[in-house]
Amino acid sequence: MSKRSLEVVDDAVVQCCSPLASDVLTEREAHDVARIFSALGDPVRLRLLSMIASTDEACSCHLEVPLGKSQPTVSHHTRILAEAGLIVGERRGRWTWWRVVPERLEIAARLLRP
Amino acid sequence: MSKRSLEVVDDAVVQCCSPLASDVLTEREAHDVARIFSALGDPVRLRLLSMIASTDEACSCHLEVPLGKSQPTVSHHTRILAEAGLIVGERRGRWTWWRVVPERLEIAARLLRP
DNA sequence: CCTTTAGATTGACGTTTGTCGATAAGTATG
DNA sequence: CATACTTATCGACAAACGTCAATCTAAAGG
Repeated sequence: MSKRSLEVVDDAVVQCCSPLASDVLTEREAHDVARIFSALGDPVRLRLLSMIASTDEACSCHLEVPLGKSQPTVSHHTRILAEAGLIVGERRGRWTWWRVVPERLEIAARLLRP
Repeated sequence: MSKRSLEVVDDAVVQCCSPLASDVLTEREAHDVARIFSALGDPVRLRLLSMIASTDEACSCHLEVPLGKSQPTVSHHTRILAEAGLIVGERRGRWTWWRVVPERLEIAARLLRP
């Protein structure tokens, strides 16, 4: 991968899509949005995301213990959330601080609710 | 399984949950909602769902060709959507008619958007 | 420099997932 | 009943996934 994994990998679906009932999703739209939903489709990642969302900004060091998962596992999940564009990480000193990307959640929400 | 697969298997999360940022999800909440999101986390199922949502009621026979998937595959995906409670199927004559369950989509949407 | 610390990456593992051909189960019609 | 038809289920297989121990990278502080 040419980009750092902390950055958002997928910028393609910036304003996607109309609500589910409005139009049948194209294969490409479905593929892109599915990456958001499948990132949300794991219990550990959902808790991770809600922890980050609840504190505005969270450092990885605060996530490991309450999740009860190993450090590599937490790193793996933050990576997947980041690649789906749902969170971004900023490195400050030794720590990486994560925050959610509301616009990205909104893409998913808009699909589900008219 | 004791129930017919057409019926909704999981009724546990009827009014779940507060938005992501409000509270950290419990393991149980996360587990339950993750099943909804992971059902949404596949491109074929998203297109399937949008086809059903766009026509109010769709029979399986209408889904196979536009999806470009085999009949067992379509059946597999409708089953997963049904088990997540996102669609319900009613057998009328030879055909099964599927329709979406908006309340179920709303559970997911409410988590993503305040 | 060297040590310490936070986090990413690698490699391995068992499990789950998506897919389809073949087959079974349920329903209408002759 | 026999046949045709629609959908569900089974079995198999490759690919993807979640997990962690071990290792590597990058930054801070002596």
